[in-house]
Amino acid sequence: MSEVFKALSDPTRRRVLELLRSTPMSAGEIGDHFSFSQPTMSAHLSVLKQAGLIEGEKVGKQIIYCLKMSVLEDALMGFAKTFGLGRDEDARAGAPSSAAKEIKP
Amino acid sequence: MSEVFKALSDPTRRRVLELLRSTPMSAGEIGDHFSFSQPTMSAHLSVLKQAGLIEGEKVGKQIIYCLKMSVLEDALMGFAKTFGLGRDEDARAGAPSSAAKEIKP
DNA sequence: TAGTTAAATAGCTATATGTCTATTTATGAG
DNA sequence: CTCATAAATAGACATATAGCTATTTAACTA
Repeated sequence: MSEVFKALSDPTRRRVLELLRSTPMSAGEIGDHFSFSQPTMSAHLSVLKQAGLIEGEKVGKQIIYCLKMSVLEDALMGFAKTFGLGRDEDARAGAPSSAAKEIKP
Repeated sequence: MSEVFKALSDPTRRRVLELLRSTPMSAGEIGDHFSFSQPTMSAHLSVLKQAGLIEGEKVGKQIIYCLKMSVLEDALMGFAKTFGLGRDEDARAGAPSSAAKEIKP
């Protein structure tokens, strides 16, 4: 959980995830979208992989990374649900706080 | 955006947010739930405030902090929507990827 | 005016992070 | 086997983070 949010706290890594949203991509292809050095990008990919947000598969001499959407979803939505966010689902305990939902007078 | 995720990447700060979910609370009351020093807690609150996730109002010699649910919601859900998460709303561009949604053959 | 209390700030330390260059490892091509 | 290429690892450095103790600031109380 902490590792996911930590991974998401860097704009470069968020952009990597967005890239991978459209299609899996090799480390090199990902790197082409940025101006950092190859090892720097490798480190960013490592953080994302450590958080479980991406997965790499070796194909020839490249490593193809793909987004693990389910992990992103579980972390983000799971946390959101704790706060009663994410859908029309009321959080079962605690406070309704901000947005009004007084539909049952 | 980065600041929000960075703030969320620490478990202590996530617990603070959960505490404030039920009711606003003074810095001291918040600190009572943890075993860190007063200045350490003050620093955590400062990070959360910087990210816009909480707001403090001085009342007497205390500062009452409250959760800014809308900021949390905007950051979390806004980012989620980028990935087509968060509701039955299709992300308009990119990949459907993980969970199937092939309702229109 | 002192004294007490709540919280922030200052200053310190150890560890983590983001970046780089240089090197290593692994794979494919000749 | 040698060379070229893709990516990871090693090592260095500057900055950021999380924690602490000690101090300061702000506000109430006697």
